[in-house]
Amino acid sequence: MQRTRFGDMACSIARTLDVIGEPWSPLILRDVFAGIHRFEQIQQDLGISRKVLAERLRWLVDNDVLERREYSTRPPRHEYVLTPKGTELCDLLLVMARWGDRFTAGEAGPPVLRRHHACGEISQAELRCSACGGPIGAADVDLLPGPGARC
Amino acid sequence: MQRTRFGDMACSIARTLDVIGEPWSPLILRDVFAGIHRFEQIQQDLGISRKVLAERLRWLVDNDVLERREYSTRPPRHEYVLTPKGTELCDLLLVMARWGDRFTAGEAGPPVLRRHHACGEISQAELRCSACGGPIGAADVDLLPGPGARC
DNA sequence: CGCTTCGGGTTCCCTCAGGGAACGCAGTCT
DNA sequence: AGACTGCGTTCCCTGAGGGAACCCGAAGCG
Repeated sequence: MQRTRFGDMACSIARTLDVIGEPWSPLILRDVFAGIHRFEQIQQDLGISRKVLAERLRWLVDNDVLERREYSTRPPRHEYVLTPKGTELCDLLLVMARWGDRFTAGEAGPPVLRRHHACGEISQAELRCSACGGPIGAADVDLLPGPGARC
Repeated sequence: MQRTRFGDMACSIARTLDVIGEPWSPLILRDVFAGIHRFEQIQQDLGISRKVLAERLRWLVDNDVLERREYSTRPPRHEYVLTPKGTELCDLLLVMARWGDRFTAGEAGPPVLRRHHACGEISQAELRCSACGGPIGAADVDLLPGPGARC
C-alpha cells in the first residue's frame, strides 16, 4: 500500500483530511483566500515545488474546493478562485490561525490580524454551539454514533 | 532539502501545521480526544504503522500537545492524554468535522454526532466574532499585517 | 522575421519518509 | 520456564516530495 487514503474512513475528520490533509494544501488554500490566485505567484510565495503545486491544485479543483478560471483567452491565462465549498473550508484556517496566534506567536505577536467586516474590530473566531449559542469547545461535547456510523 | 518545515514561516497557520500538519497527526489527536489513550489501541484503531505512530506521539509530546503519563508503575505502562494546549487544538477537529459532515457525509449522514454538555442538544460548532459576537466566516474578514509580520 | 519573455505547467532524477513485518524488552501470569 | 502483553525499535522497500531542466503557446520587440 502507498500512502494511506483517508477518504474511505467513516469519519468526517478523516474525510476532510482527505481533501486538504496533504502537506501544502492548507497553505495553498490560505494563499488563494488571501488573494494570491495565480500558479506562479503561489509557487513563489510558498517556495513549493512546481510539481507538487500542480498536483495539489488539480486535486483541489477536482474536489470542488477551487475553480480554475480563465481570465484571459489571448494569451490563455488561468487563475484559481475559491468555490463556496472552498470558502467554507477557509473557516478552518481561521481556527488554525487563532491557535497559532495563541500558542506559537511568541514575543513578536501575531503576524497577521483579521478585521471583521460587520463590526470593523480586530477579532478572533470563537466557537459557539449552533443549538444554544453558548461557547463550545472540544472539552464540552460528548460523541455519539450518528446515522452514517462505522460499518 | 528534505520535507519543508513550516515552523519558521511568519504565519500562524503554517506554524500550526508544523505541529499537527503531518499525515496522521490530526487523527491521532482525534483518537486521544475520543478516549483512546494507549499506543496499542491507537495503532489498531487507525491501522497506522507503529514506526510512524511512535514518531508522531513523540513529536506531539515534545510540542506540549499530549502528555505521556504513567498509569502503572509495575509493569510500567503509559498513556497519552491531552494537555490544555492540546485540548484547544481539538477545536480544530470540531470545525473539520462540521465541514466533513456538510460536504462529504453523503446519503448516510454524519458518522458521529456531538452533544453539547451545557444544553444537551446535538449541535455543530459555529464561528462567532470575539468582538461583536456576530457570525464570522473566512469571507467576512480583512487581513492586516500584525506586530509579528513577515521579516 | 527571428529572439526573448512570460505564464503555466510537465519530466527527470534523487533522496527521504511512510508501510509492513520482524525483533526487542521489561514485567506479569500460570 | 515458557507464554503473553504493552510499547516500542529496526530493517527493507516503495513511492512521494524537492529541485532543476525542459516544453509550449502567445505576445512583445528590434
